Amino acid sequence: MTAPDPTTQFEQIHVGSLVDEARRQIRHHILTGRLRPGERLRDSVLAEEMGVSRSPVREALRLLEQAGLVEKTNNRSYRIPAFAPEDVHELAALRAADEILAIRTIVTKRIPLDRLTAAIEAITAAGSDPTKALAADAAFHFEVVRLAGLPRLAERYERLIDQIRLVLRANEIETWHRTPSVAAVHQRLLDLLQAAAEGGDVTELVRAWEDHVLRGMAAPQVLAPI
Amino acid sequence: MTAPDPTTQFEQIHVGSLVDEARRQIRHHILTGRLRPGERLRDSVLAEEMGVSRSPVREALRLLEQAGLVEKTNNRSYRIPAFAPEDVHELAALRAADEILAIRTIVTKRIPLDRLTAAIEAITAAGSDPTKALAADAAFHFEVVRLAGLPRLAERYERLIDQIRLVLRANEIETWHRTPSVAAVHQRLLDLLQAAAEGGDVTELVRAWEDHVLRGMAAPQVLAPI
DNA sequence: GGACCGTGTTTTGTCGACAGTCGACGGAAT
DNA sequence: ATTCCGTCGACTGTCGACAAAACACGGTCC
Repeated sequence: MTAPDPTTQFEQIHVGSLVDEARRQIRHHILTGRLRPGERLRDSVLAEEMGVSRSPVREALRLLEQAGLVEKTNNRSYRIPAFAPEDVHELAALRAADEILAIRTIVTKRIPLDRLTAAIEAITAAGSDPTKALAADAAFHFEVVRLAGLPRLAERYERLIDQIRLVLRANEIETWHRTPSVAAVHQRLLDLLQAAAEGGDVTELVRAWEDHVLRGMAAPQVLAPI
Repeated sequence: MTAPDPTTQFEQIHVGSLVDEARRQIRHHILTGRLRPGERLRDSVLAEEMGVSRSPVREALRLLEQAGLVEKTNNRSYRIPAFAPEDVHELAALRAADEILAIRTIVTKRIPLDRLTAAIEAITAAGSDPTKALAADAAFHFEVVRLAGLPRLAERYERLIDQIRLVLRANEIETWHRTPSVAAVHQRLLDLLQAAAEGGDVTELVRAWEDHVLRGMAAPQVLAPI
């Protein structure tokens, strides 16, 4: 979290291929909304804009296709996908399944929960700033998944979160607005998790957690896709 | 399923890129064991062997990396990954999570189960041929996942199965050998699923299903990785 | 004798160019 | 006037070549 002082310590030299860099940039523009659903992505345009050849851009697009952030229309060009309401429900269900696997693993393996209290403090510190609060909220959930120590789970969860961010942005859904106190809600989840880890009721924990995830993504005002 | 008569009706011309074809071939060789864990994959060699340029092979390898069938070692060449025992457990847990989400969705949406009875008949027809029985077994589980009607779930489940096939083959694990009757076991799962769909106990179904998946992949003789 | 540096070779990353394919526009025939 | 066909432009898929990075080996210095 804390960056090392460049004057006394050398920074890690960023060694990344142009493919990684292109993917990072395209992903960023998709998730921040500069590229909107339905929009076409021409590799020649992207390549010229980034000042590189088409090859790395093509490979980056293929990776993003696997990640679900772009889709290929009838063997032709790439597009930002448009989402239907049932897609939102599916993504919510997948997210809930992954997080529940994470918490069950945490309970079974008796993994210490210190990092989660820190994550909740970050939520509290975010206050009422919606952007910060959303980031801290997501960080808490991601920390739970990472804590389980299952690398493949963390990987696919990350991809899932990307898709969810895209679908929420595409439909201009502002979740977490209706929740009274984000910190309190997550503190309760953490309490349940801790109780379960100490021999408490796992079933209750799972039900509360699933309810939290599904409710948080149950958006009444989901817009119809383009 | 039934192919159209070529004499009266034209077939669909197979339109596939060289990337798809290369990925298909490499994946096939990995899953059938011609390429073994730890082995290096040089794109120039593969390209020459398939008679194409390096570009499509490179993109195919990148896709397979995302799928978890190959891995890249310190910015250098690709290799078939070697698996540790905990990897097997993780893959089993992920598979169980996905299948449980599928059956819960099936129960909730009241999806008809006709295709599953057909899948069980296929298992019965396979008899004692281990290869056929394993294929029919996998087909049953995959049919369950597809039946849930969640395309992203089916997609990631397919990737998961690929990894599991690789890890089982790498460790030369022959599961399903110890089970007395594959057909009977799955018939019981289907009965529980049907009972749950008609208002029965979902908890019992979930527990039995998870037990089946985890037990089927609990291999006592998991070999240490290379 | 051991560790370090320099060189050579192999392999990968990137580029520019060519060819094939798809969609759109315009013209001709009924 | 409408429909069909032919042509054109644009984009994508693939290729061969070049440049750069990484490993392996041998030599040298301490």
